[in-house]
Amino acid sequence: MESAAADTEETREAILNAAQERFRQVGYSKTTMAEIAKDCSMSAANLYRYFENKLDIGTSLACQCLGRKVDAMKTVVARKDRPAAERLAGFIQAAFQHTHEQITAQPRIHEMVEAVCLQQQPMVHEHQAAKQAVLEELLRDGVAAGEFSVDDPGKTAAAILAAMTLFEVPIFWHLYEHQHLVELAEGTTRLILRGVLTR
Amino acid sequence: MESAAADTEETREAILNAAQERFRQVGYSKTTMAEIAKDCSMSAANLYRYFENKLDIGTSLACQCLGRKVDAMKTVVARKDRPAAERLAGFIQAAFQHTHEQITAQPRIHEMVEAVCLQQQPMVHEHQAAKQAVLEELLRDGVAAGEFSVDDPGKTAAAILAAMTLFEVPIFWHLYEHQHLVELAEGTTRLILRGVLTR
DNA sequence: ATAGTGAACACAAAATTGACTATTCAATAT
DNA sequence: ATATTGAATAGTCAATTTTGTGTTCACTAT
Repeated sequence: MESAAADTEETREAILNAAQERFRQVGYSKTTMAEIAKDCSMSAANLYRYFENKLDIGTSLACQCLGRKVDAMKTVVARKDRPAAERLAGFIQAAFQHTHEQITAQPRIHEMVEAVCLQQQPMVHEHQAAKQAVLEELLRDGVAAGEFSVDDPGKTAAAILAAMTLFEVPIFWHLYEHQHLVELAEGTTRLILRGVLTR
Repeated sequence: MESAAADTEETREAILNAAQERFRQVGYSKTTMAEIAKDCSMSAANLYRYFENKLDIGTSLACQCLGRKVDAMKTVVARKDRPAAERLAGFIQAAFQHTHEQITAQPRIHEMVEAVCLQQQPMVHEHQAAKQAVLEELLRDGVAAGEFSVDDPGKTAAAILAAMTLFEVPIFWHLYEHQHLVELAEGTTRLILRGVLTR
């Protein structure tokens, strides 16, 4: 019957919520399946009726997290009343800011996403492809509007994402001061814009 | 007297050569000071008359290594008979290729450089600054020749180096296929060139 | 049939131990 | 004086055991 399926979905949600709360507070690796189960008033064994394993729970949460990042970027790109150049700058800015907020406001969650990414390369590639698709659409918009001149939007989108690496990989956030990163991001944005704008 | 100082320098060289050979064959961490000393027919204790510690030996070698990389880039930039655009493309290509050869031909040495870099941030920043200076000079050349139009060569050089991160940090060399990286590098080079060329 | 459990198992993390190695220093040789 | 050493020290690394945790499964309840 329907309600059973709905219950299943509710239970999954409950598990994800409990897990997220634990992960936020003490981190992914130090949270046990028994703890998550207890928060849901069930046994650890029963979790495996809803998720394949612990990594599967982490992956679900990490996907949500990365999804929100792409959504933030999509929102910027979707403002079709704005010039494409402004939206491209916003796209880069959104990526930069999301990473920054993630690292400062939710370090444990960020750590979890990192851990999951290491073990779920396909998910990383999917996320990268999702960003690339959003960016590609923006580039085509810009070309259609005569703002941009770009031969191959796909390759160009990939190149732009590659150039943004420094601002998305956390190693460098601890290596450089934040102000320095902000300036680097501005400079990179200018460079990229000049690279795609019609001359 | 003079010869003493010369001997000191020679001894230092001998130690560095012995260390480099060991590091190349078995890696930095698995090479002992005793082994290096034995290769130089001296005791381990005596090494400390020529180097502060093991890391100091590694740092000297890593500096040489990074220096050669900058030299390769300088060589490309120095061909003043060539157009600046060509030299800029060559600059990026040289960085990419040097990293690739380092990883494939001298993995142990590369591993050593990595290890030293983690513990010698100042050295990393110096190396980064050296590359930036070379690039900055090239940009000024290009501006003087009317090929490039760049407001702030310093910031632009920093931005270009930031955009090249993906090709200089080894994490990604194992994450993506080599062919994919080559294509990304080409795309990024095009983007950067379009970003600095006079329009 | 579906949701759930406790106990067993296998694997991985943590703690312990022991061996090894970097580094120092007083003593020696040149 | 300067270069060198052997022996002592302190700290790191690797192998070991122990503990804890993820996962499975036969079984129970609804």
